[in-house]
Amino acid sequence: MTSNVRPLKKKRIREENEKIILVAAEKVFAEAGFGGATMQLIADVAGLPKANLHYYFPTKEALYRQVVQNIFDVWLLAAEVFDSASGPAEGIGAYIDAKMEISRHHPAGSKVWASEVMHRAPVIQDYLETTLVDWTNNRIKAIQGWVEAGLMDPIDPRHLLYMIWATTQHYADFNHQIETLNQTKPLTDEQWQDAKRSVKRIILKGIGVPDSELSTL
Amino acid sequence: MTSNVRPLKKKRIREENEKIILVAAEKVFAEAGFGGATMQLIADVAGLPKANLHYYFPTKEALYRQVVQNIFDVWLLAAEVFDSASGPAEGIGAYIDAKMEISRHHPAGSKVWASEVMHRAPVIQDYLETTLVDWTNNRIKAIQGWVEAGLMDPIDPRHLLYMIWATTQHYADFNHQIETLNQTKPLTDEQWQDAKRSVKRIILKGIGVPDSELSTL
DNA sequence: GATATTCTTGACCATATGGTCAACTTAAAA
DNA sequence: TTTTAAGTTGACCATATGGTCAAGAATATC
Repeated sequence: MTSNVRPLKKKRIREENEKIILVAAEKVFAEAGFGGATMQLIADVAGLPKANLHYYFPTKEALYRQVVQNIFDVWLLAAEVFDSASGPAEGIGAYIDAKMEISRHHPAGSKVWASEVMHRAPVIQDYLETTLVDWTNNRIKAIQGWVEAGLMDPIDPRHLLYMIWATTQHYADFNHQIETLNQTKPLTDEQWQDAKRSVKRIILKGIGVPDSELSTL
Repeated sequence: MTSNVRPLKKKRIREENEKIILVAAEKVFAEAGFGGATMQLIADVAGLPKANLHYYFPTKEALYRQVVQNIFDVWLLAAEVFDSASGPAEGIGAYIDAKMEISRHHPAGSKVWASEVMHRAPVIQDYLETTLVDWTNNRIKAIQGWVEAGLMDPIDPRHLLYMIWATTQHYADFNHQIETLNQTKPLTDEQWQDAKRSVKRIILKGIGVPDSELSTL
C-alpha cells in the first residue's frame, strides 16, 4: 500500500514495468515457446494492457531478445565459482551445485535458452560465437591445467563441459518429465540434495578425482 | 522415374504420402517449434499442397501428435540393448552408444521430444504416465540388481538414467551450440567417436565399473 | 464399360495476432 | 501555474494462419 502511495519517479516506473514485463515474458516464452507465446498473454500475466508492452519493447522479438540475454547473464554469473577453485573437486563440484540451484529456482530461463539454441539460435548467435566461445576456451584451459597437474584423468574438456551442462540443465528443461516419474510430485529438498550429490559423485569419480575428495559431498 | 510410372496402389499412395508428410513435419516442428511451425511450410517441404495435408491429418495437432509418437517408438527401440546385457559396462555402454547414434542421425526427433516435454507434455502426457513410467521402473530394477551383485557402486538409478538421457540427447538438442563451439562445423566421425568414448568412460567409471572393463571402450 | 471410392487441389473463410495510433493522464521542469 | 515530457490505453488495422469445400482426377470394383 505505502509503496503505491509513495510518489514514484519516472525512472522507477520504467525500471519496474520493464522488470514486470520481462518476468512475465520469460514465463510465457518458457511455457509456450516463442511462436506459441502471444503478446496478449504476456500482457495478461504482467497485468498490463498489451499496448503498454509495445511502449517499453517495440516488438515481440526485442522483448524475447532481452529475456534471452538476461538468462545468459545468469549462466555466466554462476560460472565464476569455477575460477577461484584450486582443483576439479572444488571447482567442478561448486559449478555443478550452482547450476543445479539455477535449474531448481530458475527453470523458465533455462527452458527459454534451450528453445533458443534448439532453433539454431536465431537471436543470440552472436553471443554464442563471442562470449560463449571465449568462456568455454578459458574453462578448457583451466581443466587442461588440472589434467597436467595430475589432479584428474586426461578427459576431453569439451565433452566434460557438455555433460555438466546437459545434466544440470536437464533438471530444469525436463522438470515436467522428472516430476511425472516422481509420482507427479516436485522433488523434495532431500531429493534435490540426492540429485546434486549423485551428479557430482558420478562426474567427479568419472574423471578420476580421488575417493578421498569425494567423501565431502 | 520408374517408381513414378509404375502404377501405385491406393494403399501405397496413402502410406507414402503419410511418410513424406511426417518427415517434413518432424523437420519443421524441430526447427520452429509447434507454435512457430505452419502447415503451409510443412506442405512446401513435403512438396504437397496444404489441403492435402489436411486430407491425411485432420488438424495440425493430429499431425504433431503422430510425429511425437513416432519419436517415442524410436526411443523405446534403442533401449532394448539394455535388457540383454549381463552387467552395467555392457548394458549401459550399449545404451549410450545407441542413444548417441540416434542423436547423430535423428536430431530433429529428439528436439521435438524435448520441446514437447519442456511445454509440460500437452500431447503425450498419457504416454509419460504409462509407458515411460513402466519402462523406467523396469530399468531401475535392472540397475538395482547390478548394484546388489556388486557390479557397480550403489548409485541412485534415477539420477543415473537422467544423466544418460540428458547427456546423449544434448548432442542432438544442442547440436547447434556444439557446432558453434567446434568452429561452426559439424562433428567429424572421429569427434563423434571421441564423444561416445568420453561419455561412456566418465559415466561407467563414475558408477564404479572396474578399470579393466573400461579398456575396451 | 459403368459405378463407386479415394485422392488432389485452388479458392475461400473466420479468426487470431503483432503492431499502430491518437487521445488522455500523470509527473517533471520552468 | 504553465509548459513539456513520459507513461497509459482502448480501438483499430493489415496480415498470416488453420481449416473448409466443392469440383475434378485417378484408381479400384463390379
